[in-house]
Amino acid sequence: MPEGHTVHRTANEFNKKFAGTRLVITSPQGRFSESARLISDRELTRAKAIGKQLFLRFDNNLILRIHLGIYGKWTWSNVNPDAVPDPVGQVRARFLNGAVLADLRGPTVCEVISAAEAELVERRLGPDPLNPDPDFVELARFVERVRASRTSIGQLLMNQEVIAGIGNVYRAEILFRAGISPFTPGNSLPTELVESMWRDSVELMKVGVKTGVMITRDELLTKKPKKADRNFVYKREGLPCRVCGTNISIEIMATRKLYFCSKCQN
DNA sequence: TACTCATGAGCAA
DNA sequence: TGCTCCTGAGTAG
Repeated sequence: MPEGHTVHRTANEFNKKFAGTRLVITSPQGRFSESARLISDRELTRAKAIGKQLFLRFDNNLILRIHLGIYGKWTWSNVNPDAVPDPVGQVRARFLNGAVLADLRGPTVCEVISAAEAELVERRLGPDPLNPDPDFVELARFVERVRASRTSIGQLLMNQEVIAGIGNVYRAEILFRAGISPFTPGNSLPTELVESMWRDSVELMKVGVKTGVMITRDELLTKKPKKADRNFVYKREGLPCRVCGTNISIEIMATRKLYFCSKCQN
């Protein structure tokens, strides 16, 4: 479930289980074999997430950049080091350290790059609600970018240069919670409203990191809701709005499905 | 078994 | 805007 919260969870897992150790990295599928040799048996110094991108830094100063795209998925398991199970399906990259095994399937990006190249990628990314922001610098960057654009807020929230880590689910839910129509141009939104959207995304994504699922209904935050109950509008087209009862709308915005309540969000 | 869909994004035109 | 890439789950028949 690759929106930003998933990637931060993965970075935490890597730091907890693998950082400071040497990993055996292979590519059972073969497509990553050559690059894997550059970092296999090197010490992983640190894992870092920015938005939907994961950066794994090794002690030879090379960085493995991973982006899951829509399909990418991690599988973690504990194994017997003397009898490591065969990979199931298309495993692009496999990370093994003693008894801990992580398999990566279907990423859009899985490449070894230099520190300078990683820096370039990082510089392109917008502020990430999940990165610490004690001085509100990130918040200010977000507000500035939204308020400088005539593009609809629905599209801006999907732009990783505007805000890094938001995907189609959080986009729909953040706009619903803010009562904002997705079609509103960024530059016509009051500053306070943009600020509160940022703060809301910080809170929602923290829940995502903690629980591993995207729960956006406050009354369910401490529970373990079923998938169908977790959200206000995402994938609920044609069903009554949980607040006003109006049927939830769906439209295609820049090739992606957009869910919203035409009455609550205007 | 075949087809559709998905939480993403780069690129050409 | 449309095409392309990546993989697997769910569903129709």
